[in-house]
Amino acid sequence: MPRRRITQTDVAAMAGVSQATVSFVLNGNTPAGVRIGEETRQRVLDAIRITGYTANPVAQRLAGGLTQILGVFTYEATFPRASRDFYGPFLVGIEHAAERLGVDLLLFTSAPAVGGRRQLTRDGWQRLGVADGCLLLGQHEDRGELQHLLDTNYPFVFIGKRGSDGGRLPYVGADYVGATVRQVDRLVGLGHERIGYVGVRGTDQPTLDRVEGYRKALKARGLATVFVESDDVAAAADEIGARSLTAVVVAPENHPEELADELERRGSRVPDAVSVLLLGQPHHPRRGGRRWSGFSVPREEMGVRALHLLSRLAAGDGNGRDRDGRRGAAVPDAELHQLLPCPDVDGATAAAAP
Amino acid sequence: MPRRRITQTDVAAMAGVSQATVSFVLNGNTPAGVRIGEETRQRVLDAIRITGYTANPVAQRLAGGLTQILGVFTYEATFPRASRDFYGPFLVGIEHAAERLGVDLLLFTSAPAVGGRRQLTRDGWQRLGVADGCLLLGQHEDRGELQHLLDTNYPFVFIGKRGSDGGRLPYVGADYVGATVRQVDRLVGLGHERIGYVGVRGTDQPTLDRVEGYRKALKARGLATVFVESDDVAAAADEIGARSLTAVVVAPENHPEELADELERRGSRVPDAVSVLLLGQPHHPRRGGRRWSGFSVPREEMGVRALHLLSRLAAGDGNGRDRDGRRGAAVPDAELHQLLPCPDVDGATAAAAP
DNA sequence: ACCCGCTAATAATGCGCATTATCGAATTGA
DNA sequence: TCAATTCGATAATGCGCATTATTAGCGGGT
Repeated sequence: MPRRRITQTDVAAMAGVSQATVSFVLNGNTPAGVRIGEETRQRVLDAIRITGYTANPVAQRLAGGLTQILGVFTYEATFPRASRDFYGPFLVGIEHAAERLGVDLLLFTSAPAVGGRRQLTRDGWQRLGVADGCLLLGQHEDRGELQHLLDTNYPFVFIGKRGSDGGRLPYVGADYVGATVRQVDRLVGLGHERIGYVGVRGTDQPTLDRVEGYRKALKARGLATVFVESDDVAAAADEIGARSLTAVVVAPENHPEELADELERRGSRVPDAVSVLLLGQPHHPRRGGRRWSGFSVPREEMGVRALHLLSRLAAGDGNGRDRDGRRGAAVPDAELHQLLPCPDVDGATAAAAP
Repeated sequence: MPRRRITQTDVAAMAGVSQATVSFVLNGNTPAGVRIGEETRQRVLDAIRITGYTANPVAQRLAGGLTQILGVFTYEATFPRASRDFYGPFLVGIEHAAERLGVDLLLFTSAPAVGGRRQLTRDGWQRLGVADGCLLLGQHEDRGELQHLLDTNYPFVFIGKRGSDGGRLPYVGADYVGATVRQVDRLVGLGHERIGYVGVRGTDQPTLDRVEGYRKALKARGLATVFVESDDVAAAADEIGARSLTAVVVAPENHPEELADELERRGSRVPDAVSVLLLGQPHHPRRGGRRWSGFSVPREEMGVRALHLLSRLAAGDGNGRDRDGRRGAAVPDAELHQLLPCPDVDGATAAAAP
């Protein structure tokens, strides 16, 4: 038999004051012209102590505006092993930021997964309303959804750069272009002149950016681009030899570990004969695997920044006042799109040209 | 300009009906004597579609409904590497169950972590109210908190057996006692007679249960118990030799991998000279590490069961009706405490007595 | 004409709290 | 002495929804 919760009214009765008085005492506030005598204040505090009263958060939110909940939507199940390796670092950052912001995280697990991919269906949308705003992780190209997001003016932030509708979608991404340029420059600095790009050409943003960076850097140096596009590692290794490349850059999803193995099997030591720079972290770090040179994507930091941005966007929402009664100020456009630098990693797979 | 949320009243205005009507249409209910004509119903549904209305869950909750949100509280940060290995499997199960139940998960990241441990402070409690119920992971012995949980009659379920206040706290745990008994029996079946228990004596429930199982099994067989309690692995290995044990059981937190290494360094091959059974999964599975014999804790399954249990408890809460307008039936006491069996694992660390 | 029964909907209320407007009494100023 | 000010607190309202009580309209039966 559900015992009724103690309410402010109960406390008020016990202290012989009105509910409003209790509310004032609790919040410490005495907005404009309201004053509570010290003696009364103590009576109320005593009553609170005795009854063990705790405020009903739901009512608080309803009266106040924001829920102090931020949503996280992932397009795949979040926790299974494979996803965990990928989402993990982002979530670390997100969780950390959430803690500092004093915000709870809502995972939209109710969205039905169709063929392993979550759908943001109409029903899914409904649920978003709980949170003051929502973070979106993963690739998704459903135009309808994006449009709906913009239309409803619901605060959200993508993790990962958005190219197509760029101007309108707030995101926190990584600067793949710049980082890739730097990798090529490193190689040139080491004396390399025949530098290839290994990997299947995808249309996902990171790949586009890596290719762009590669192109840009080589052009600036007046060198020729060489794309090794075979999705078969052995064939790729062959091609590298045939084209007498002395260095390649390769994205993590293109099996760099196996590629290096194949190269060495053909007598091309890494990095002595061929330098290999990795454009991002290894996807499945092997114990005893190579120490890759290249750059790393600051996933954790991205999580942090994304949640902070979202928090600011959300603060301007609802009837929302923040904790201190201030409305959130508008977020400057410049902050709506953040590209974080990817730090270089010095490993053991880059060396001077032979 | 803060986007005001669309409310039922807005929808009602657009459809030319009353707020109440919208509510009825939404819930499908037509409680006792209220009827909505088909044509009106359509108008309302259209208005909902056009406005993109989504119910404010906070208001729903305040009015007595359920939010279809279940909370997850972990006593440590959830995602950092170390925790992830531990919490991961539970979360996989929880997420899976959430998806099937059509429920969202709320992570209480707002609870301030003090010294790496989350506190469920007064402020933390407030937040719980948003969720229909809450799952609790990790050890916590704060009596005050537990009492508060019970007092407020808030639905919750522990993951991991609760011994002390057992009768009153709903939990889903693993049958460490039974599983440990089986391990000893396996060893006895292999001809072992001097079987030790390696590990520091903690007061945490799993340890208590493992010790109990160990005691019980040896007693039933009429064999003597030998506790190797040194928290130094080398010392433990020495002691195993000195006591001429032919087999030991060891909990994962007691560095089994290092222990085995130490044993072999002393010339005692595992399992030829000494069998070692692991009472649970390795905490930090090493690549190329041993294939342990012993048992495994069904963490994923525990997550699933816990969320299902919680869901049922929560359904009986508030003024709560579930989606179909039925009240949750009372949950039988027998289901309030679930102990799942831990399947045996056949690895390469157990052999016949020398 | 009148009451009955039925349909289709609305008005009104409360959930627990924050907040605004309001009020009575005590004190001050001239 | 009477208006003005300050102090101390309360009444009232709204947040968005679920739910209960109530009303309005209308055809049929006697």
